[in-house]
Order: sequence, then structure tokens, then C-alpha cells
Amino acid sequence: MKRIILHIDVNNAFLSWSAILLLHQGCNYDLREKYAVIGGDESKRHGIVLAKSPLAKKKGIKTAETLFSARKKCPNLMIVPPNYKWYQKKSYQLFKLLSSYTPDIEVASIDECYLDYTPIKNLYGDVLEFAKKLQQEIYDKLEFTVNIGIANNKLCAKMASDFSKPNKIHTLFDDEIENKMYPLPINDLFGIGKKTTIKLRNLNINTISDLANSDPEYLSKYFKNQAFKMIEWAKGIDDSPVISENVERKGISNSTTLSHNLVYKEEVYPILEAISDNLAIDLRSKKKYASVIAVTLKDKYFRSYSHQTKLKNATNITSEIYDVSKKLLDEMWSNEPVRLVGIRLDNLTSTSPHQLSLFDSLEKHEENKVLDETVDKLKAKYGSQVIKKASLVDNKIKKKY
DNA sequence: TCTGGGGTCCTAGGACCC
DNA sequence: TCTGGGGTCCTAGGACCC
Repeated sequence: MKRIILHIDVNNAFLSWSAILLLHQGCNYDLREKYAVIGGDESKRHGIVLAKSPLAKKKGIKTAETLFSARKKCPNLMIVPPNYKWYQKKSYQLFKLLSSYTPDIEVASIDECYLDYTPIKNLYGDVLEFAKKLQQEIYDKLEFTVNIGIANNKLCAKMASDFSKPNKIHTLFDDEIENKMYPLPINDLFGIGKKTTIKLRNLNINTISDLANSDPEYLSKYFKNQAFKMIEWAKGIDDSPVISENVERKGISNSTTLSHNLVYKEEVYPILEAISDNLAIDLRSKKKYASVIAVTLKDKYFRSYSHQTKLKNATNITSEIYDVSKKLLDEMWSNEPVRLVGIRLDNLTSTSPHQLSLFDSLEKHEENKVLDETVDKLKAKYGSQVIKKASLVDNKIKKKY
């Protein structure tokens, strides 16, 4: 039996949500009707487009391009800073509303999710009618529009919700794939990014149809195992299930682009410490432990470097994470100025099998644990500024060059 | 004042073991 | 003196997504 899957995607999420907040605050215009983008702070080198209005899109402005370049395309562009707390709130409201219809919802990101309609279609009837009602209800109650894609699997639902925007509903059932999906350019296919597009075009594979009809053996010469998957995607084949339960995070990370490049590794230490603390607090709040720690740097040419190590004992203690990060940094330090510093924690587990042989280090471990618990309690009591910690540290570092 | 931040998955190569 | 090969774990880096 064929499944029926919906993909629900908020139109211009950050921009719509900021527009709503502004209206609530008494603003006399709707950001969605202006030449406007949500963008980061350029003085902190966070200056990229996070979301754009339809008019800004018409000017050729793209998500993730620099504000510098966006402004060139549209000199009167309004640039509004993001408000992540508000976005979290709107996101939560959306998923809560959807949950009133079914628990079979997979949250894919802050502004999109999949909904398995198969088990509830006898309850709510024709899926297209259901989608229309849902779209209207979201607008009435939450004040923003969504696109809905309807298909027999997640991949096609996702492709369908992307067809034309905003406030649209599209279907891409199995028997529509050849008509609706095959003619699209190869870079429209989910999973095919910039690099792969270039390689495929070089092989004269330009449309999804071209890819769907290519010879797997031939293609695997260029893309290895990835080739077989790409061809399946192009054919609109996908049997991955809608996973509703809160999937366990595989890892967590925190990174910050510095307001100016750092030249000495001693300047990087306090940033690493702040990031370690952010991450450790996050781990502890989730009652998790990490056993892989990775430090990432980005240089002035935007090249990334990383070093990682696996711990004998998983940890969520700030000082332990910091000590390891510091070692990794020392190890990879090459006297090149860095623009970004980040830490990623992987192999998360729910238990820490602490089997230390030396009593003194075990004592040290217990000491640190007590220290962290105390700090956590204080922060819970007095409110925390932890999110901004790394950038606060960054701001304190005086510009030297 | 040109280029964020948080994720997932994959691959290649080296180490190590049997 | 020639010097296997499979399996698994680990690390570094790349591609992609929102």
C-alpha cells in the first residue's frame, strides 16, 4: 500500500516570523511586503542573508550571500537582525498545532517537518482537502503561510513543497514524477549541491531525467557508492520512514566567527573555554556525555581544519572538555591567523563509565563535577547568558592589528 | 565591513588485530 | 628473502542541508 506523506515548510521563515513580531510591536508595515532580508551583524563578520522577502528575491538576492553583495543588488534593502528566541517560539507553536492531528511528525529543521498521513486518512479524508484546511488554520492561528508538498514518500513530498511559493500546495505522487520532476535541472534535486552539480554537468547530465536514466555502473566510476543513491533519488525512490520520536542527537557543536582574526593561540584559549562551557552546560542539561572531542578552525582563506580525539571516559565536565580542546588546538596550531573557532562533541552517551585507575585523578574528576553542578544551579537560579558566552569573550579581546 | 552556525552522512587512509 | 588480506576502529576532510 502506498504511503501518503506531507512536507510542511514555512515560507521565508525567519523573515515572516520577524514580520509578525514587528507587527505585534506596533510596526505600521509588513516586512514581507518590503525589500527586506534578515541578516547578521557585519561588524562582527556575521554579515550574510539568513532569509529574504519575495521582493528581495525578485532582485536576485539569495540566501547565504553576503549583505555586501545583497545591498549592491538592492541599495534600499532593509536589513533586520535575527531573533532566534522568537523563532524557536513560532516553530514550537507550529509543531504543536500539527501534533493535534497526529503524532507521526518528523521535525526536519526549525521551519519544516514531515507528516505521515497514511494512518489518519480515514479519519480526515481526502489529503488535498486536509492540506488546504491545515494551511488556512496555520495562517489564521499563527499568522504565517506555509507550503505543503504531498507525495508517496518523504523525498517527493520535500521536492513538491519546493515547486512554487509562497502559500502553495503541490502534489508529486509516484505517477506524476516523470511529468513534474524529470524536466527539472539537476541542482533542484534534494541532495545534489554545488559540487556535484558541476561534476554531473561535466558528464552531460543536466536534468533529473538525465540522472534517472544514467547507467549506475558508469556513474559509480565517478561517484562511488553515492552514484546508486543519486539515481534512486532522481527516480523519486525513497522508503525512509517518518520518524516521530525525538531522535537522539549524534553530536552537538558550537562555533563562533571572531570579530577579527586571532594571531596568537593564547588569544584563542578563552574562546575555547567559553565554547567548552556552553557545550558542557548543554550536555549536562540533556544528561549526556561525549567521548569524542573535535576542535575546528577556519583561516582567513576560509579553509577549515579539524583535529579530534576519542576519550577513554565520556565526559560532560567543562574543565575536562576545555583541557582536551586546548591540547588539540596546541597540536594543530600553525601560526596562521584564525577567523573561526569551534568545538564539536560526538559519540554522545547517557552514561559515563568512569574507570580511573588513579585515585587522585578520580578525586579531581569528582571535584570538577561538584563545581559544575554548583555553577549550573546558580545559572538556573539567576538566569544565564550562556548562549552569547563565546561572542562576549570575543568582544573583550582588543583588536591589535 | 565579503563569506553564520548547527547539524548529518560519507570516504579515504592509517593503525591494529587475527 | 618474499611480505596476505579481511575486519574494525580512528582521524581528517568533504559535501550537503536548513
